[in-house]
Amino acid sequence: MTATRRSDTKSEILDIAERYWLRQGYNGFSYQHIAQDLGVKSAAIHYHFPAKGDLGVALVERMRRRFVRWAERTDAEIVGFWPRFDAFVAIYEAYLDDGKKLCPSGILDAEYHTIPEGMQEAAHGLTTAILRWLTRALRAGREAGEVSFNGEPEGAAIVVGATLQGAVQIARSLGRDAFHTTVEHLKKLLHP
Amino acid sequence: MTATRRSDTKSEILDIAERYWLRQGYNGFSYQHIAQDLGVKSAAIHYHFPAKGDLGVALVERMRRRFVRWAERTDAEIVGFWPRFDAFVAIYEAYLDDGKKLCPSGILDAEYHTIPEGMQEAAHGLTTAILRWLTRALRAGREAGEVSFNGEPEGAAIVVGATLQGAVQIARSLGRDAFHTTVEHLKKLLHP
DNA sequence: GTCTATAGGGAGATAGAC
DNA sequence: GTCTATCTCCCTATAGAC
Repeated sequence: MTATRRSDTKSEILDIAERYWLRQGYNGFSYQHIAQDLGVKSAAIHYHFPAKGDLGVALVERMRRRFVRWAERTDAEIVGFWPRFDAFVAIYEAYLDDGKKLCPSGILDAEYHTIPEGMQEAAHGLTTAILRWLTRALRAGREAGEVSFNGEPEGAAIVVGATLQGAVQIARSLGRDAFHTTVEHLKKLLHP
Repeated sequence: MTATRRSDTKSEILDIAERYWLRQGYNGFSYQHIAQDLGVKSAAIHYHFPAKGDLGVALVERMRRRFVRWAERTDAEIVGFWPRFDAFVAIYEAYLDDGKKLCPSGILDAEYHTIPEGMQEAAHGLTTAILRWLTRALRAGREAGEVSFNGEPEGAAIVVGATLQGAVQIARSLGRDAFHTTVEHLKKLLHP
């Protein structure tokens, strides 16, 4: 019985932890929450992740890898700036609809001064990966005449990233509509 | 000696708590942190704010009152959309430069699911006050031909609010420049 | 890989003296 | 208004049995 599960207990822990993390923040859950959901004792979690910081770093790194894979697949399969933009927005929409989660960057930035150093570094890596993809997408989109903005694509990328990060947060108290309103207006601002 | 301080101990507590709050979040400080900075015992804080939730609500309400006063003063003293916009941005800039604080809305939204109910309601009030002012400023600015956007001013207001909220967060890991880049690009997007 | 047991600390909060 | 003392609970983490 245990054997069936043993091999991927580690990723099960990550799955459960990720749920709590994106909803309540890194400081908003404990090993006991995870252990209870998993049906084991909290001490058992320490076998897989000795310190909570190890779990935190693993969560962020997994997010980064997941995003990089998403970006590769999107670039390969989806053509045109606006379809790609919509696919990107859909990531945030999924967070919002799945229990009012936040995007990982938003959580990480908000708790920045209280998380372990390793997590801060991993957070930087995640943010950078996201902004790099956005920059590439915006640059290609402008060259194709699909999108309009002044200045460097790097700057426009931060605007898009910051706006979506803020929008998914504001939607927590103002509701889903606030998110969609923000996205619609952002799109209008970027249209040529 | 105590008499000199006694009358405004309550606001001293709020001042100290606010510093911790905007830097580390509501769950990132305790009565002991405040008590130590104030030179008293943590039990003494409970006299002024029986439960931590009372302190939390007081922090948010004070922020809202402060913003409303700021808005009245700004509307009376500063003329024109862009000067008002810059004054608004300066609020966030001050957060960033004063120890990489976040804007209160950003903290409140991020910790939304872990803060007391009273704080959630107060958070809603604060966000609403900010968006109402932005909406008024944007509407008047468009009527005067100073700013350009499509659709309702309410929607553009959320975009501006969300972008600044996100920008001040991203600046925690990417640095001050990321904030200013975002603001510059946002301004370009809104220029007629 | 999971268990029990437990250490050690910090949290929020209360009672009652001064 | 501030103190000491104390309670209770939960947290992270470790040691060692199974």
